[in-house]
Amino acid sequence: MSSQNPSMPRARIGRRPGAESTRQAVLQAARARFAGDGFAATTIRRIATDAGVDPSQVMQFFGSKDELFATVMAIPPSALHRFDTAFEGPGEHLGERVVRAYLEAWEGPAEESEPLMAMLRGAIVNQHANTQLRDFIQSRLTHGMHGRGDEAILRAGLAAAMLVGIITSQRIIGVPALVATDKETLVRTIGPAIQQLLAGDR
Amino acid sequence: MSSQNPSMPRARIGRRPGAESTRQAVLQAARARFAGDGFAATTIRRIATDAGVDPSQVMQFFGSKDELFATVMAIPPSALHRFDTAFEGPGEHLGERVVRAYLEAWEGPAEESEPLMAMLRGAIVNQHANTQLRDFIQSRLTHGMHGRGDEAILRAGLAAAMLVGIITSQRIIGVPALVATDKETLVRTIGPAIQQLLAGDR
DNA sequence: GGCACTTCTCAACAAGTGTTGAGTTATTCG
DNA sequence: CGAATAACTCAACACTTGTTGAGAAGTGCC
Repeated sequence: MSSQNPSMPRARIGRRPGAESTRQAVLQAARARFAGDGFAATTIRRIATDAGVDPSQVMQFFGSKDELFATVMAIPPSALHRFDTAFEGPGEHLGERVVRAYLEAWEGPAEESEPLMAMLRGAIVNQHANTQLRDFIQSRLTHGMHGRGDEAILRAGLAAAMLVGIITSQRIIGVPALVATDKETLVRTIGPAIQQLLAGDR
Repeated sequence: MSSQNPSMPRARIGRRPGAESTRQAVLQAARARFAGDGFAATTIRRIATDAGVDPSQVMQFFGSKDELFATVMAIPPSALHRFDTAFEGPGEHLGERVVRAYLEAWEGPAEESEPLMAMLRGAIVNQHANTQLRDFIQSRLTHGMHGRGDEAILRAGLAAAMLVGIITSQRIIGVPALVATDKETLVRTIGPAIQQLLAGDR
Protein backbone atom coordinates (compact mmCIF):
# COMPACT_ATOMS: atom_id res chain seq x y z
CA MET A 1 0.00 0.00 0.00
CA SER A 2 2.76 2.42 0.89
CA SER A 3 5.80 3.23 -1.12
CA GLN A 4 7.70 0.45 0.62
CA ASN A 5 7.70 -3.14 -0.52
CA PRO A 6 6.52 -5.26 2.44
CA SER A 7 8.36 -8.36 1.26
CA MET A 8 11.69 -6.64 1.72
CA PRO A 9 13.30 -6.47 5.16
CA ARG A 10 12.29 -3.23 6.80
CA ALA A 11 14.83 -0.48 6.72
CA ARG A 12 16.73 -0.19 9.98
CA ILE A 13 14.79 2.09 12.23
CA GLY A 14 15.23 2.79 15.89
CA ARG A 15 18.19 2.63 18.21
CA ARG A 16 21.29 1.17 16.69
CA PRO A 17 23.04 -1.78 18.25
CA GLY A 18 25.81 -1.11 20.72
CA ALA A 19 29.51 -1.40 20.13
CA GLU A 20 30.60 -4.23 17.81
CA SER A 21 27.14 -5.72 17.41
CA THR A 22 25.95 -7.12 20.70
CA ARG A 23 24.19 -10.02 19.05
CA GLN A 24 27.45 -11.25 17.63
CA ALA A 25 29.15 -10.96 21.01
CA VAL A 26 26.43 -13.05 22.65
CA LEU A 27 26.65 -15.70 19.98
CA GLN A 28 30.39 -15.90 20.33
CA ALA A 29 30.26 -16.17 24.13
CA ALA A 30 27.52 -18.80 23.90
CA ARG A 31 29.51 -20.85 21.42
CA ALA A 32 32.56 -20.88 23.64
CA ARG A 33 30.59 -21.78 26.77
CA PHE A 34 28.47 -24.48 25.19
CA ALA A 35 31.56 -26.00 23.61
CA GLY A 36 33.61 -25.82 26.78
CA ASP A 37 31.13 -26.50 29.57
CA GLY A 38 28.32 -28.36 27.83
CA PHE A 39 24.64 -27.50 27.61
CA ALA A 40 23.54 -28.20 31.18
CA ALA A 41 26.45 -26.46 32.91
CA THR A 42 26.14 -23.36 30.77
CA THR A 43 23.80 -20.68 32.12
CA ILE A 44 22.21 -17.74 30.36
CA ARG A 45 23.56 -15.50 33.07
CA ARG A 46 27.11 -16.67 32.47
CA ILE A 47 26.87 -16.13 28.74
CA ALA A 48 25.48 -12.66 29.37
CA THR A 49 28.33 -11.84 31.74
CA ASP A 50 30.92 -13.07 29.23
CA ALA A 51 29.38 -10.91 26.53
CA GLY A 52 29.00 -7.92 28.84
CA VAL A 53 25.26 -7.89 28.41
CA ASP A 54 22.10 -8.23 30.47
CA PRO A 55 20.67 -11.77 30.68
CA SER A 56 17.28 -10.60 29.50
CA GLN A 57 18.79 -9.35 26.28
CA VAL A 58 20.03 -12.83 25.47
CA MET A 59 16.43 -13.98 25.72
CA GLN A 60 15.20 -11.07 23.62
CA PHE A 61 17.60 -11.95 20.84
CA PHE A 62 17.31 -15.72 20.82
CA GLY A 63 14.00 -16.50 22.52
CA SER A 64 15.15 -19.30 24.82
CA LYS A 65 18.18 -21.22 25.93
CA ASP A 66 17.25 -24.05 23.58
CA GLU A 67 16.97 -21.80 20.56
CA LEU A 68 20.28 -20.15 21.36
CA PHE A 69 21.86 -23.57 21.64
CA ALA A 70 20.35 -24.66 18.35
CA THR A 71 21.76 -21.55 16.69
CA VAL A 72 25.19 -22.19 18.15
CA MET A 73 25.13 -25.84 17.17
CA ALA A 74 24.42 -25.26 13.50
CA ILE A 75 27.24 -27.03 11.67
CA PRO A 76 29.02 -24.45 9.54
CA PRO A 77 29.15 -25.16 5.78
CA SER A 78 32.93 -25.08 5.81
CA ALA A 79 32.93 -28.06 8.18
CA LEU A 80 30.47 -29.96 6.05
CA HIS A 81 32.67 -29.29 3.06
CA ARG A 82 35.58 -30.90 4.88
CA PHE A 83 33.74 -34.17 5.30
CA ASP A 84 32.30 -34.19 1.81
CA THR A 85 35.59 -33.70 0.05
CA ALA A 86 37.29 -36.38 2.13
CA PHE A 87 35.34 -38.95 0.16
CA GLU A 88 36.18 -37.62 -3.26
CA GLY A 89 39.29 -38.87 -4.96
CA PRO A 90 41.00 -42.25 -5.15
CA GLY A 91 40.02 -44.98 -2.71
CA GLU A 92 43.57 -45.85 -1.94
CA HIS A 93 44.13 -43.56 1.03
CA LEU A 94 40.46 -43.03 1.77
CA GLY A 95 40.89 -44.12 5.38
CA GLU A 96 43.63 -41.65 6.18
CA ARG A 97 41.82 -38.82 4.43
CA VAL A 98 38.65 -39.42 6.42
CA VAL A 99 40.53 -39.63 9.71
CA ARG A 100 42.37 -36.43 8.94
CA ALA A 101 39.15 -34.66 8.02
CA TYR A 102 37.63 -35.53 11.39
CA LEU A 103 40.63 -34.58 13.47
CA GLU A 104 41.11 -31.30 11.64
CA ALA A 105 37.45 -30.34 11.88
CA TRP A 106 37.64 -30.48 15.67
CA GLU A 107 40.87 -28.53 15.93
CA GLY A 108 40.06 -25.83 13.42
CA PRO A 109 39.18 -22.19 14.19
CA ALA A 110 36.56 -21.51 16.83
CA GLU A 111 33.72 -20.75 14.43
CA GLU A 112 34.15 -24.20 12.94
CA SER A 113 35.18 -26.44 15.82
CA GLU A 114 33.06 -25.04 18.63
CA PRO A 115 29.70 -25.89 17.10
CA LEU A 116 30.88 -29.48 16.63
CA MET A 117 32.14 -29.60 20.18
CA ALA A 118 28.90 -28.16 21.50
CA MET A 119 26.98 -30.80 19.60
CA LEU A 120 29.15 -33.56 21.04
CA ARG A 121 28.95 -32.29 24.62
CA GLY A 122 25.23 -31.66 24.41
CA ALA A 123 24.25 -34.91 22.72
CA ILE A 124 23.60 -36.73 25.98
CA VAL A 125 21.47 -34.13 27.69
CA ASN A 126 19.83 -32.14 24.90
CA GLN A 127 17.30 -33.42 22.40
CA HIS A 128 18.39 -31.16 19.56
CA ALA A 129 22.02 -32.11 19.95
CA ASN A 130 21.20 -35.79 20.12
CA THR A 131 19.20 -35.66 16.91
CA GLN A 132 21.81 -33.60 15.16
CA LEU A 133 24.65 -35.93 16.11
CA ARG A 134 22.59 -38.94 15.09
CA ASP A 135 21.91 -37.48 11.67
CA PHE A 136 25.51 -36.41 11.41
CA ILE A 137 26.83 -39.92 12.00
CA GLN A 138 24.17 -41.59 9.92
CA SER A 139 24.18 -39.36 6.89
CA ARG A 140 27.49 -37.56 6.65
CA LEU A 141 29.66 -40.53 5.91
CA THR A 142 26.72 -42.21 4.20
CA HIS A 143 26.78 -39.37 1.73
CA GLY A 144 29.87 -40.79 0.11
CA MET A 145 28.46 -44.31 0.00
CA HIS A 146 25.39 -43.71 -2.13
CA GLY A 147 24.07 -46.73 -3.93
CA ARG A 148 26.49 -49.26 -2.51
CA GLY A 149 24.06 -51.23 -0.40
CA ASP A 150 23.19 -51.59 3.26
CA GLU A 151 26.51 -53.06 4.29
CA ALA A 152 28.39 -50.07 2.94
CA ILE A 153 26.11 -47.77 4.93
CA LEU A 154 26.66 -49.82 8.06
CA ARG A 155 30.40 -49.73 7.60
CA ALA A 156 30.33 -45.98 7.07
CA GLY A 157 28.26 -45.50 10.21
CA LEU A 158 30.61 -47.67 12.22
CA ALA A 159 33.59 -45.69 11.02
CA ALA A 160 31.90 -42.43 11.95
CA ALA A 161 30.99 -43.79 15.39
CA MET A 162 34.57 -44.89 15.95
CA LEU A 163 36.00 -41.54 14.95
CA VAL A 164 33.54 -39.70 17.16
CA GLY A 165 34.66 -41.99 19.95
CA ILE A 166 38.26 -41.04 19.37
CA ILE A 167 37.50 -37.32 19.32
CA THR A 168 35.47 -37.69 22.50
CA SER A 169 38.17 -39.66 24.28
CA GLN A 170 40.81 -37.18 23.30
CA ARG A 171 39.05 -33.86 23.84
CA ILE A 172 36.36 -34.55 26.45
CA ILE A 173 37.47 -37.57 28.44
CA GLY A 174 41.10 -36.59 28.17
CA VAL A 175 42.69 -40.01 27.86
CA PRO A 176 46.41 -39.30 28.34
CA ALA A 177 47.66 -41.60 25.58
CA LEU A 178 45.46 -39.86 23.01
CA VAL A 179 46.09 -36.34 24.26
CA ALA A 180 49.84 -36.80 24.00
CA THR A 181 49.83 -38.07 20.43
CA ASP A 182 50.09 -35.67 17.51
CA LYS A 183 47.65 -35.63 14.63
CA GLU A 184 49.76 -37.24 11.94
CA THR A 185 50.68 -40.17 14.15
CA LEU A 186 47.00 -40.70 14.85
CA VAL A 187 46.21 -40.55 11.14
CA ARG A 188 48.92 -43.08 10.37
CA THR A 189 47.80 -45.42 13.13
CA ILE A 190 44.04 -45.26 12.70
CA GLY A 191 43.93 -44.72 8.95
CA PRO A 192 44.50 -48.33 7.90
CA ALA A 193 41.86 -49.62 10.32
CA ILE A 194 39.25 -47.22 8.97
CA GLN A 195 40.38 -47.97 5.44
CA GLN A 196 39.81 -51.66 5.95
CA LEU A 197 36.48 -51.09 7.66
CA LEU A 198 35.21 -48.94 4.80
CA ALA A 199 36.56 -51.19 2.06
CA GLY A 200 35.39 -54.40 3.69
CA ASP A 201 38.31 -56.46 2.47
CA ARG A 202 40.79 -58.42 4.56
CA MET B 1 37.13 -52.00 77.77
CA SER B 2 33.83 -53.82 77.62
CA SER B 3 33.27 -57.40 76.72
CA GLN B 4 32.83 -56.40 73.05
CA ASN B 5 35.69 -56.15 70.61
CA PRO B 6 35.57 -52.63 69.13
CA SER B 7 37.29 -53.65 65.90
CA MET B 8 34.43 -55.93 64.98
CA PRO B 9 31.28 -54.55 63.37
CA ARG B 10 28.74 -53.82 66.03
CA ALA B 11 25.91 -56.30 66.42
CA ARG B 12 22.74 -55.08 64.80
CA ILE B 13 20.86 -53.01 67.34
CA GLY B 14 17.94 -50.70 66.85
CA ARG B 15 15.09 -50.57 64.39
CA ARG B 16 15.37 -53.08 61.59
CA PRO B 17 15.25 -51.96 57.96
CA GLY B 18 11.87 -51.95 56.24
CA ALA B 19 10.56 -54.41 53.72
CA GLU B 20 13.08 -55.79 51.24
CA SER B 21 15.96 -53.74 52.55
CA THR B 22 15.32 -50.12 51.71
CA ARG B 23 18.93 -49.41 50.99
CA GLN B 24 18.99 -52.00 48.26
CA ALA B 25 15.81 -50.61 46.72
CA VAL B 26 17.31 -47.12 46.61
CA LEU B 27 20.50 -48.39 45.04
CA GLN B 28 18.58 -50.29 42.40
CA ALA B 29 16.36 -47.31 41.54
CA ALA B 30 19.38 -45.02 41.41
CA ARG B 31 21.24 -47.37 39.10
CA ALA B 32 18.35 -47.53 36.68
CA ARG B 33 17.82 -43.78 36.65
CA PHE B 34 21.47 -42.80 36.34
CA ALA B 35 21.90 -45.31 33.53
CA GLY B 36 18.75 -44.26 31.72
CA ASP B 37 18.54 -40.52 32.26
CA GLY B 38 22.13 -39.53 33.04
CA PHE B 39 23.52 -37.78 36.08
CA ALA B 40 22.16 -34.28 35.56
CA ALA B 41 18.62 -35.29 34.64
CA THR B 42 18.31 -37.67 37.57
CA THR B 43 17.00 -36.14 40.80
CA ILE B 44 17.17 -37.44 44.32
CA ARG B 45 13.43 -36.95 44.57
CA ARG B 46 12.81 -39.11 41.54
CA ILE B 47 15.00 -41.91 42.83
CA ALA B 48 13.21 -41.74 46.18
CA THR B 49 9.82 -41.95 44.48
CA ASP B 50 10.91 -44.93 42.40
CA ALA B 51 12.12 -46.69 45.53
CA GLY B 52 9.06 -45.72 47.54
CA VAL B 53 11.14 -43.85 50.07
CA ASP B 54 11.53 -40.35 51.46
CA PRO B 55 14.18 -38.21 49.72
CA SER B 56 15.90 -37.44 52.98
CA GLN B 57 16.51 -41.12 53.55
CA VAL B 58 18.47 -41.33 50.34
CA MET B 59 20.72 -38.64 51.75
CA GLN B 60 21.00 -40.38 55.11
CA PHE B 61 22.12 -43.58 53.46
CA PHE B 62 24.50 -42.22 50.85
CA GLY B 63 25.45 -38.76 52.07
CA SER B 64 25.05 -36.85 48.81
CA LYS B 65 24.01 -37.20 45.21
CA ASP B 66 27.65 -37.46 44.18
CA GLU B 67 28.40 -40.25 46.62
CA LEU B 68 25.32 -42.16 45.56
CA PHE B 69 26.40 -41.79 41.96
CA ALA B 70 29.90 -42.96 42.78
CA THR B 71 28.45 -46.03 44.50
CA VAL B 72 26.24 -46.79 41.51
CA MET B 73 29.09 -46.30 39.08
CA ALA B 74 31.45 -48.78 40.67
CA ILE B 75 32.32 -51.21 37.91
CA PRO B 76 31.31 -54.69 39.07
CA PRO B 77 34.09 -57.30 39.20
CA SER B 78 32.20 -59.54 36.80
CA ALA B 79 32.44 -56.83 34.13
CA LEU B 80 36.14 -56.33 34.75
CA HIS B 81 36.61 -60.05 34.41
CA ARG B 82 34.99 -59.90 30.99
CA PHE B 83 37.54 -57.44 29.68
CA ASP B 84 40.51 -59.18 31.28
CA THR B 85 39.77 -62.58 29.85
CA ALA B 86 39.20 -61.17 26.38
CA PHE B 87 42.95 -60.66 26.13
CA GLU B 88 43.96 -64.10 27.22
CA GLY B 89 44.27 -66.78 24.62
CA PRO B 90 45.59 -66.83 21.05
CA GLY B 91 46.12 -63.56 19.22
CA GLU B 92 44.45 -64.80 16.10
CA HIS B 93 40.89 -63.70 16.85
CA LEU B 94 41.85 -61.15 19.48
CA GLY B 95 39.95 -58.38 17.70
CA GLU B 96 36.67 -60.22 17.59
CA ARG B 97 37.00 -61.34 21.20
CA VAL B 98 37.59 -57.81 22.42
CA VAL B 99 34.69 -56.42 20.40
CA ARG B 100 32.40 -59.12 21.72
CA ALA B 101 33.50 -58.47 25.30
CA TYR B 102 32.56 -54.81 24.99
CA LEU B 103 29.21 -55.37 23.32
CA GLU B 104 28.22 -58.06 25.80
CA ALA B 105 29.25 -56.03 28.82
CA TRP B 106 26.79 -53.31 27.86
CA GLU B 107 23.92 -55.65 27.15
CA GLY B 108 24.31 -57.91 30.17
CA PRO B 109 22.08 -58.00 33.26
CA ALA B 110 21.23 -54.72 34.95
CA GLU B 111 23.70 -55.07 37.81
CA GLU B 112 26.50 -55.30 35.28
CA SER B 113 25.47 -53.05 32.39
CA GLU B 114 23.82 -50.18 34.24
CA PRO B 115 26.94 -49.05 36.09
CA LEU B 116 28.81 -48.95 32.79
CA MET B 117 25.97 -47.02 31.17
CA ALA B 118 25.83 -44.60 34.08
CA MET B 119 29.55 -44.00 33.75
CA LEU B 120 29.22 -43.36 30.02
CA ARG B 121 26.24 -41.01 30.36
CA GLY B 122 27.79 -39.15 33.27
CA ALA B 123 31.29 -38.77 31.87
CA ILE B 124 30.58 -35.40 30.28
CA VAL B 125 28.96 -33.70 33.22
CA ASN B 126 30.36 -35.43 36.31
CA GLN B 127 33.94 -35.35 37.51
CA HIS B 128 33.92 -38.82 39.04
CA ALA B 129 32.47 -40.38 35.93
CA ASN B 130 34.94 -38.57 33.72
CA THR B 131 37.91 -39.79 35.72
CA GLN B 132 36.56 -43.31 35.90
CA LEU B 133 35.97 -43.54 32.15
CA ARG B 134 39.40 -42.08 31.49
CA ASP B 135 41.07 -44.68 33.67
CA PHE B 136 38.88 -47.35 32.17
CA ILE B 137 39.95 -46.54 28.61
CA GLN B 138 43.55 -45.95 29.51
CA SER B 139 44.19 -48.92 31.72
CA ARG B 140 41.68 -51.64 30.95
CA LEU B 141 42.87 -52.49 27.49
CA THR B 142 46.37 -51.48 28.48
CA HIS B 143 46.26 -54.25 31.03
CA GLY B 144 46.64 -56.84 28.29
CA MET B 145 49.50 -54.94 26.65
CA HIS B 146 51.99 -54.87 29.48
CA GLY B 147 55.58 -54.43 28.47
CA ARG B 148 55.04 -54.00 24.77
CA GLY B 149 56.01 -50.37 24.49
CA ASP B 150 54.27 -47.02 24.07
CA GLU B 151 52.89 -47.76 20.64
CA ALA B 152 51.07 -50.84 21.89
CA ILE B 153 49.51 -48.77 24.67
CA LEU B 154 48.46 -46.11 22.19
CA ARG B 155 46.90 -48.71 19.92
CA ALA B 156 45.05 -50.27 22.83
CA GLY B 157 43.72 -46.88 23.92
CA LEU B 158 42.60 -46.10 20.40
CA ALA B 159 40.76 -49.40 20.17
CA ALA B 160 39.03 -48.77 23.48
CA ALA B 161 38.05 -45.26 22.41
CA MET B 162 36.62 -46.61 19.17
CA LEU B 163 34.60 -49.28 20.91
CA VAL B 164 33.26 -46.79 23.43
CA GLY B 165 32.27 -44.64 20.46
CA ILE B 166 30.36 -47.52 18.95
CA ILE B 167 28.54 -48.30 22.20
CA THR B 168 27.69 -44.64 22.62
CA SER B 169 26.40 -44.29 19.08
CA GLN B 170 24.30 -47.40 19.38
CA ARG B 171 22.83 -47.02 22.86
CA ILE B 172 22.84 -43.28 23.58
CA ILE B 173 22.81 -41.49 20.26
CA GLY B 174 20.66 -44.16 18.67
CA VAL B 175 22.13 -44.22 15.19
CA PRO B 176 19.61 -46.30 13.21
CA ALA B 177 22.15 -48.33 11.24
CA LEU B 178 23.84 -49.48 14.46
CA VAL B 179 20.63 -50.08 16.40
CA ALA B 180 19.29 -52.34 13.67
CA THR B 181 22.37 -54.55 13.44
CA ASP B 182 22.71 -57.65 15.61
CA LYS B 183 25.70 -58.32 17.78
CA GLU B 184 27.40 -61.04 15.76
CA THR B 185 27.25 -59.00 12.58
CA LEU B 186 28.89 -56.14 14.43
CA VAL B 187 31.58 -58.45 15.76
CA ARG B 188 32.29 -59.80 12.31
CA THR B 189 32.41 -56.33 10.76
CA ILE B 190 34.40 -54.48 13.40
CA GLY B 191 36.55 -57.35 14.61
CA PRO B 192 39.11 -57.30 11.78
CA ALA B 193 39.57 -53.52 12.06
CA ILE B 194 40.27 -53.76 15.79
CA GLN B 195 42.47 -56.78 15.19
CA GLN B 196 44.59 -54.87 12.74
CA LEU B 197 44.75 -51.83 14.98
CA LEU B 198 45.94 -53.90 17.93
CA ALA B 199 48.39 -55.97 15.93
CA GLY B 200 49.78 -53.04 14.03
CA ASP B 201 50.37 -54.98 10.83
CA ARG B 202 48.93 -54.32 7.41
C1' DG C 1 9.70 -51.38 81.54
C1' DG C 2 13.58 -48.28 80.26
C1' DC C 3 17.40 -47.24 77.43
C1' DA C 4 20.21 -47.03 73.24
C1' DC C 5 20.07 -47.19 68.68
C1' DT C 6 18.35 -47.16 64.07
C1' DT C 7 15.03 -46.25 60.53
C1' DC C 8 11.77 -43.39 58.82
C1' DT C 9 8.72 -38.84 58.17
C1' DC C 10 7.80 -34.12 57.51
C1' DA C 11 8.59 -29.62 56.50
C1' DA C 12 11.44 -26.28 55.35
C1' DC C 13 15.69 -23.68 53.64
C1' DA C 14 19.07 -21.53 50.58
C1' DA C 15 20.65 -21.29 46.18
C1' DG C 16 20.32 -21.19 41.38
C1' DT C 17 17.67 -21.55 37.14
C1' DG C 18 15.07 -19.85 32.81
C1' DT C 19 11.98 -16.47 31.89
C1' DT C 20 9.00 -12.22 31.95
C1' DG C 21 7.36 -7.47 31.98
C1' DA C 22 7.66 -2.77 32.72
C1' DG C 23 10.33 0.99 32.15
C1' DT C 24 14.57 3.75 30.18
C1' DT C 25 17.58 5.39 26.66
C1' DA C 26 19.17 6.09 22.11
C1' DT C 27 18.34 6.72 17.13
C1' DT C 28 15.87 7.62 12.73
C1' DC C 29 11.97 9.42 10.08
C1' DG C 30 8.28 12.73 9.06
C1' DC D 1 10.89 18.93 17.47
C1' DG D 2 8.08 14.72 18.28
C1' DA D 3 6.56 10.23 17.29
C1' DA D 4 7.92 5.60 16.25
C1' DT D 5 11.02 2.00 16.81
C1' DA D 6 14.65 -0.71 18.51
C1' DA D 7 18.28 -1.62 22.06
C1' DC D 8 19.01 -1.91 26.64
C1' DT D 9 18.29 -2.15 32.14
C1' DC D 10 16.30 -3.61 36.37
C1' DA D 11 13.89 -6.26 39.38
C1' DA D 12 11.27 -9.79 40.22
C1' DC D 13 8.59 -14.35 39.62
C1' DA D 14 7.86 -19.27 39.64
C1' DC D 15 10.05 -23.31 39.93
C1' DT D 16 13.27 -27.01 40.89
C1' DT D 17 17.21 -28.61 43.06
C1' DG D 18 20.25 -30.74 46.83
C1' DT D 19 20.39 -30.66 51.51
C1' DT D 20 19.23 -30.21 56.55
C1' DG D 21 17.25 -30.72 61.18
C1' DA D 22 14.01 -32.03 64.42
C1' DG D 23 11.15 -35.33 65.78
C1' DA D 24 8.20 -39.89 65.57
C1' DA D 25 8.33 -44.82 65.49
C1' DG D 26 10.12 -49.35 65.64
C1' DT D 27 13.46 -52.91 67.78
C1' DG D 28 16.84 -55.31 70.63
C1' DC D 29 19.48 -55.37 75.19
C1' DC D 30 19.74 -54.48 80.20
